[in-house]
Amino acid sequence: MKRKVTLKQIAKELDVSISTVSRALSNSKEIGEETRQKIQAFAKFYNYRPNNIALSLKNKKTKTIGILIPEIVHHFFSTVIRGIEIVANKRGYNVIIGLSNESFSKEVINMEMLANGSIDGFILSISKETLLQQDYHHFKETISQGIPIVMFDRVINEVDCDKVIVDDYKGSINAVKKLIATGCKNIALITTMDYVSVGKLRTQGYLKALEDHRINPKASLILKLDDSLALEEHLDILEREIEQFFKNNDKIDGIFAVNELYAVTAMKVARKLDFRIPEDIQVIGFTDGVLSKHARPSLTTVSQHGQKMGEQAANLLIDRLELDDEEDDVYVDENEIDMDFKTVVIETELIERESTK
Amino acid sequence: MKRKVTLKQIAKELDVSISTVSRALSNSKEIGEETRQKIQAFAKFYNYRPNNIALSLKNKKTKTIGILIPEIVHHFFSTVIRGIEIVANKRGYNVIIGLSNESFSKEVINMEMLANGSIDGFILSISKETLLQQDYHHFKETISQGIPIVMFDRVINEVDCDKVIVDDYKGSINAVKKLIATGCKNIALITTMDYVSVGKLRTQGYLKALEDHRINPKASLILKLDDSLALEEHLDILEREIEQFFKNNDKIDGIFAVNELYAVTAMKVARKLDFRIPEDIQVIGFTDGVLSKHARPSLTTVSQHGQKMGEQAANLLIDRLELDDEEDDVYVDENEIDMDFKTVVIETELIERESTK
DNA sequence: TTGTAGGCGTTATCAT
DNA sequence: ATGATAACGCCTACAA
Repeated sequence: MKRKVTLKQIAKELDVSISTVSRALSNSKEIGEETRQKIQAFAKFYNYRPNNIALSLKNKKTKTIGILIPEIVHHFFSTVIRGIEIVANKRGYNVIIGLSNESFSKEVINMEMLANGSIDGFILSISKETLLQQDYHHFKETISQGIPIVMFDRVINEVDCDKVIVDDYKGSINAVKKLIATGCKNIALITTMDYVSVGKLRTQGYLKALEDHRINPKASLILKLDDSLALEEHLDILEREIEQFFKNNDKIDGIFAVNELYAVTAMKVARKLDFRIPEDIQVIGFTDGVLSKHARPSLTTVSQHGQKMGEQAANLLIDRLELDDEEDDVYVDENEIDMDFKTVVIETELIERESTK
Repeated sequence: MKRKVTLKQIAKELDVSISTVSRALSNSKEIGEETRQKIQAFAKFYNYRPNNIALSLKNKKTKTIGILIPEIVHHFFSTVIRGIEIVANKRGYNVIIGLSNESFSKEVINMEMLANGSIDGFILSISKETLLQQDYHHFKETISQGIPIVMFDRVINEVDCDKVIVDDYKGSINAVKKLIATGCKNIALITTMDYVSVGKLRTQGYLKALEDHRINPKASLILKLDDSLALEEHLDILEREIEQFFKNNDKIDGIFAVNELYAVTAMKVARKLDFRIPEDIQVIGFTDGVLSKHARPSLTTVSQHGQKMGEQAANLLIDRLELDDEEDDVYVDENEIDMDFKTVVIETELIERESTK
C-alpha cells in the first residue's frame, strides 16, 4: 500500500527543503533547472498530487458546491443536478449533495453540517415543510456568514439571493390557452395545496388564462390534492380522488395538472371512464419527465428545462464566488450591501404530444 | 456579515489560550468550572462550530463518501444514492457525487480529483466505456493508496473490493420461469450488448431457464440492441427495431427485456400490432422504475431494490473505514493483505402487475 | 487548572 | 537559487 506522497516526503527524499519542492512543482523559475527537473521527475514517478484538504484550509475555499434538495428520486431534481454538475466540473468545482426529504429539520441540519467549511456556496430548492413553516433563519444565517446561496424552482422573496426559476405563471397560462384554443370549454385544474409556491403560481396562471378569455372559473372544476397522495403507497387513493372528481364533473373536456403524475393519473382515470384522449378530453401536465414521454397517449407538457436551470444556477453561484475572491483584495465598504441579486427566469416550453389536439 | 468564529478568536477575546478554549468546548473536566461556563456561553453566543476542513486535515479523514455513477437522471441510480445518503447521514458522513456520463476518462478524472484528500472512500458503478475498454488501473491505484472502494451493480472480478450486486442471473431465471409457467412457448429476449456485465448475466439467466425446461433457445428470438438506442433522441429507432423484430417472429407470446425501457417499448409496439397484453403476449422487464408502475398495462418487473443496495454499500464502506481506524493503532502486517472482501447479494423480487397472467 | 508547542499539507513571505 | 518560518483551524501530548 503506497500512501499518497507529500511535499515533505519528497523534500526529505531529495534532500531539499519543502519550499523548494513546492516551487519546483509550480514551475517557479527561481528554481535551478536541474533541481526542478529532478523534483518534477520524482514527483511524477510517485504520482504526487497536492492534497485538496490542505489547499482548502490554506485558501479558505473548498472549490465545492453544496446542493440541497428535497428528494433525489425525482426526474426534475436529478436533471437539475446533472446541469449543476456539468458546469461545476467544467469550472473546477465538486458537488456535494444533501437531501432534506422535504423535512425542515433535515434541511437545517444538512445546511449547518456543510456550512462549517465543507463548501463555498449552496444551490438549493426549499423543502415543503420549510415552506409551510415559513422559517427561513438558516438561509439568512448562512448568507450572513458569507456563504452565498442560489435558490432554484422553489424560491421565496424573503431571502435575498440569486434565484433561478421557471415562469410557472406564464407557462401555465400558455398551457391553458392551448386547451382553450383547441376547443375546451370546461377545463379542470388538478393542483396541490397553496403553500408550495410553484403550485400557487400555476394555479394563478390557470385562472388568468380563463379570465383572459372571459371564462368564469368554477370552484367545482378545481381539485386541490394533498401532496402525500403523490407517494407511491397512495397511488390508488389518488386515482380514486380523481375518479370521484370526474364523476362530479361530467362536462370536463380539458385538464391542466400541475405535475406529471396528476396528469398521467387523470389520463388513466379518463380512459377507464371511457373518455377518448384527446378527442373527448385533452390533457396537459406541468413538468416534463419520463412518464410524459411514455404514457399512452403520450402527454403534452410544459417543460421546465431542469438541466438548464442547474447550469444557470451553477454559473450564478460560481460567478459570485469568484467575484467575492476579487473583492477580498480591494476595499469594500462593509455597509454597502450587495443588493444586486439576480433572478434568472428560464422560459418554459410547451411540448405537444398526443394528449392534445 | 459575521464570519465564522474560530478558537483563536474566542481565545483572544476571552484572554485565555486556544487549548483552553478547545478543551472547554469538548467538556474536558480539567478545565475550571467558571472558565468553562464562560467559554461555552461565549461560543454558543457566537455560534461556534469547528471547521470541518481543519478537522479533516488533522484527523486525516474527511467523513465524506465519494459516489461515482454513470448517470444521475436514472431511476435506479438515484434510488441507490438515496440509500447511500440515508445511511451515510445517519453515521455522520457526507456524500459527494461525481458523474462519469458513461465515459472512461471522466470516470478517471473524477476519481483522481476526489482521491486527493476529498473523500475517505468510494461507492461506484462502472461506466460502460470502462467496461468496454477493460482498463481498471484507476480502481486499483485508488485502492492501493489506501482508499477503499465499494462497487455496486456493474462490478468486475478483476478488482478486489467489497461489492453489492443483485442476483441478475437468478432474477432473470425466475422471470423467465414465470413466463413459462403461465404458458408462454416462444419467449423472446430483448437485451444489450454483452460487455455490460449485468446484461450478460441476465441473458444467461434467460438461457438457463429455457434449458431447465428443455426449451431450445432460438437465435431469432434474441434481440441485441445497441445502448445508444436507450437515448431519448433514438426512441423512435428503438421502436422500429423492436417492431421489425416482432414482424420477423410472429409466434412470440412472451417477452423478457433486460430493462424497463425495452419492456415498455415492446409493449407499445405489441399493442400497435394489435396483440393483447397479457392475453397474446406477456411481458416482464428487469429493473423496477417509474415507467413500469404507470405503463398501460402496468409492467411486471424484477425489482433490484436500489435503495437497499445503496444502504448496504454505504454500510460496507463505512464499516471498513472505521475498521481501518482501529487497525491504525495496532500492529498490522503490511504483507498480510486483507482478502476478506464481501460481496453482498441483494435478492431480486418479482413484482407482478398487469403485463403477465 | 491552564499554557506551550508541534503537526496535519500547502503556499507565501522573508531571509540567506 | 534555496531555505526557514508563519499561517490556515484544530487537537493533544507535554509542561508548568
